[in-house]
Amino acid sequence: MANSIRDVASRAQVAVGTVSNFLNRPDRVAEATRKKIESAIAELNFVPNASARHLRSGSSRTIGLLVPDITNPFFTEVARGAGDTASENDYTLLLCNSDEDLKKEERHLKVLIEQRICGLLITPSFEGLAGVAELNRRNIPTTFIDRKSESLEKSSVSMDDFHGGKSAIKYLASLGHTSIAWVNGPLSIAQCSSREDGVMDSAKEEKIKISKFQVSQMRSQNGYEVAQKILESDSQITAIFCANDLVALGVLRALLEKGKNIPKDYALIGYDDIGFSASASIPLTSIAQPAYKLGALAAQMIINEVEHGKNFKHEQIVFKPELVIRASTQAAQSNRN
Amino acid sequence: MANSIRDVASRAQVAVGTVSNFLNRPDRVAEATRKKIESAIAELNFVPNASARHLRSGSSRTIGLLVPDITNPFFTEVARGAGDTASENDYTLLLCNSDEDLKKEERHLKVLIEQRICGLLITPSFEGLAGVAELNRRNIPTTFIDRKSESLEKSSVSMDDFHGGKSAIKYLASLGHTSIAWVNGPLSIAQCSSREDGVMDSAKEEKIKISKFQVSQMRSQNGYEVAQKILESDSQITAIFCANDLVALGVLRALLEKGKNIPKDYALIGYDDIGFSASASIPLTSIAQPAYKLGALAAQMIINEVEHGKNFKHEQIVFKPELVIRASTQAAQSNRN
DNA sequence: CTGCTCCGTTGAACCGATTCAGCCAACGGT
DNA sequence: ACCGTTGGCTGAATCGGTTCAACGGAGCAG
Repeated sequence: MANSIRDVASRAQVAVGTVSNFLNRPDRVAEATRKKIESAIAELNFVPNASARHLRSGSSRTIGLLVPDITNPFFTEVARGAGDTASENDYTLLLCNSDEDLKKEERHLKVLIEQRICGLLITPSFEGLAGVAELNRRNIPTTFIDRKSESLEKSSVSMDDFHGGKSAIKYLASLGHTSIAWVNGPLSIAQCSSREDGVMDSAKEEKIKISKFQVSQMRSQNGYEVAQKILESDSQITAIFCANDLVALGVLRALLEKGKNIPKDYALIGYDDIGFSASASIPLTSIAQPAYKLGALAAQMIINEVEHGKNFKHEQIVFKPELVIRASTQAAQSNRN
Repeated sequence: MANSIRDVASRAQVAVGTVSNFLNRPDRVAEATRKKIESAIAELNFVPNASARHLRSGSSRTIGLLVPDITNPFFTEVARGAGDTASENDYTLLLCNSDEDLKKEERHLKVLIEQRICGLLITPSFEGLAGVAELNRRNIPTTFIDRKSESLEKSSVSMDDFHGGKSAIKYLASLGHTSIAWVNGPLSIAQCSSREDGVMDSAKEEKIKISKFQVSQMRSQNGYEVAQKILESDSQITAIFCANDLVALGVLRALLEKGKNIPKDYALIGYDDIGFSASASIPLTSIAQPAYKLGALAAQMIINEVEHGKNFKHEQIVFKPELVIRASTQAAQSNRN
């Protein structure tokens, strides 16, 4: 049932080393031999054992991907990208979800080390993870996703959040909006604080008044709740920019319930451009992040690093997010009360 | 750097077999020895090599999960459930996404066999997959998810789609709706055809008139497009039931654009109860599927099967979906034109 | 005919765990 | 004092691949 390379060798009347060559460097084995081995493999239904292969060769051809929230569409896209690229290069992707839980994150890192992954892709939820330090000590190449690496020792693939925040405000300004609500998540999240920097920078340039609002979690429900506060505040506000689409969708729902018209009464912009934004009741203008590309590129980079070893040059790649304009934004109404 | 059990053994002044016992059956090693080994492991930063372990022991403690669409919230929940259960039992979950692509599916199955997974969880996108037959031949326990196994040789964890379809119509009937649009996906998908059977069965019992509509793919855009046809058809229709939430959200958007009031003009029900349904502009009544539980239970079952071997009794578990009532449904308006 | 490459092939050693028969000491019963 | 049992430990064999030094034969030059 479980056939080994030795069974194949004896059936094909060749040495085990030859079968191994057939598997890994087919060009080195003669045509006739190749055929014999091929049919032996087919007859025995032989599939090589990855564990044995990894054990001896030292390299596992497995890369780990550790994400903080697999239910977030952004990360499933990242995972798809990374998985496809891994597959194409004959690597196996081990996808782990930490649910933003420190314990789970550390446990997954331990498992990944046991599996002797040859590279790690990670969007860390916590600073200075012990597990990451461990990976470091073991010289396992690590690439950060959606989080810029400060050290030049590591690659990273991230987004220019400053630019994203800035371009949303710039766009609203170009539509004539001069007083804008900015709904942000916790500033402890690097992305949130960078986006805010971009927002404020642009506001200064364009002479826009920004009213800041905060949600504790970036979920739809929190957006729904914050909308009330926006309505009660400065009546000059004609546009709302939210730090992610989920929050924006919550705001949208609340405003529609109050009988407000989007985009007439309020222009609304989200961030991430998750699939649902396009098919919301009012399709949402959003800042799109190329999640699939992010994952695919990160995987490609780690594979390069694994295969080229020492003389690999680490890169910090930063994608520019893109404004996607849909129905939730239009020019400011001058004739509002 | 890469320490082996032998390094640990020599540093702790014990035999390799003892270290192995420490790792796997700590109760069999004496207190004093245990301490010596513990500190040796800590000093050397030793982490066992999973490949070597699997190779010798024969069992990989890895279970594969193959899903057709990782971007579908239903499957990410399944994956979360399965992943958590696997972790808790010290198994590793290898999550693969086939994107409903036959080639990818077969390739992933090949990789899973190479990894010598001890069990497979799968929602097959295709009938009679060659890869699954292969798994079969190799006696690798397989559990179907969201798809009932016809054979008693396999376990499965699925949903009672007939009941789901039936209960939605029953509920609408109880609200006084007598003419209902039923928007289904391709009947070639087992779930769709079972739901339709449930719908028709209930319609007969309750003397409801069902108008059937079809979408080629169960995505939001398709729902958006089909809405127009519904409006143009039988004007007696007061309720719409869609075969999944994405389609329902598309219908919702289209109807709102046409100035219709939901639930006044049309009651609307979806299926799956994905997270976004609760936070849609009009929160959607839906048929909820306990995806997380499905995944968790499936993982538990396969682990039981792996650990209890031959004398394991296969089960076909069928969950009852649950109606979740939200704002998109209300009693039929008798005073409609 | 000899010497030299080159190509294809051989098979033993090895990767790092687990397994298991066998060993030793201590203890208890008679 | 003797034997049996038991708990704890030992270390060689093993899992199924890869690696690599060595080998044989074909082809070619001198």
